[in-house]
Amino acid sequence: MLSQTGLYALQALLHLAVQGNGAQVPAAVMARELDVPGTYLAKVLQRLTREGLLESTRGARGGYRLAVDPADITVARAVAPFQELRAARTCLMGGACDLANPCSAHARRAAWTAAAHEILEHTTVADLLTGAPLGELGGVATPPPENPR
Amino acid sequence: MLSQTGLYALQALLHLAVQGNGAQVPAAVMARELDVPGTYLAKVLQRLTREGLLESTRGARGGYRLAVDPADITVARAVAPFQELRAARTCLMGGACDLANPCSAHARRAAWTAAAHEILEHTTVADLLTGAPLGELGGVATPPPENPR
DNA sequence: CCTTAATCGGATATTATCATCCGAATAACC
DNA sequence: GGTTATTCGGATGATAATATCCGATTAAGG
Repeated sequence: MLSQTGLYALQALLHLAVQGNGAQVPAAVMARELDVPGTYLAKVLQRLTREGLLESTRGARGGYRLAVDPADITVARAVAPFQELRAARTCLMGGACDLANPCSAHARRAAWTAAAHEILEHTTVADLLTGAPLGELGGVATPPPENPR
Repeated sequence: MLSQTGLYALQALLHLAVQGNGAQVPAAVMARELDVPGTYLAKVLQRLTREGLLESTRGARGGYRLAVDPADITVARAVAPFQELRAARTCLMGGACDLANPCSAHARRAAWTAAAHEILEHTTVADLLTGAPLGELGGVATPPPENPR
């Protein structure tokens, strides 16, 4: 769902948010702590800055800090500069399929779409930090013990 | 979630399954009906054949047909030759995170993982054809009116 | 000043994905 | 047996995603 680059962006924002209070962190330090390629992360951070999500100071003692309240940064907004978030447009059945005339795979796909939408559009960086409960979505009954490290 | 190539594979299998009864279809015909690049689909079909999911006959009147019961082909199995289906391994928080010590983003991620797992591992080509109801997952309450064409 | 620690921006390399081309083999049909 | 329709396999090309490199700029600290 998230591209590698989009994931980097999200992790960087979370990393800044978790230390709270306008903390300023150099790209190299962040790269080390997140264990991601440093030169590449630098590019991602630059882009987030142009996007207005981060602010930067150059020179010694410089670094990046959040420019926006974590509660206002949805996952979608965080990764948007780096990937298309197009809702799947091709029907699995390869034919015509809409709400009025759903294909037989429609219900299954919709369940996935709903979960994805919940994370992308309704989950903010602040939510991820605090572990806020899911929205009004109702939620999936006790998810199987997967293990996202 | 599905790569373009994986989607082609799934569509091809569905297309064969829907006509039922060991129907045999040339690659070119399938490409036209599914509206996908013909020369590329040919490669996908060849690979599915090596994988044992399809059987082929050469020459005039040849084509591809299913080699396995649609009820035995999960989505995961259909697309596995074409993409890694690694469960997300990186914690969003970039740190340590397991069931005993879940990060604050864990619950949200798990909901998505569950939906994806339901489709990939528990949904078969036959299920997609018949529109069989979701498994014991419980399901997400009335999904938002998305429109996967 | 000079050194050091950073971001910034452009160019380039690497890799994976998606796609096309072509010649060879194979089978049906006349 | 020749023609035609088809799969097969390898080589090649195109594009996007991922990653690295380098020189320029900027600011802090002695």
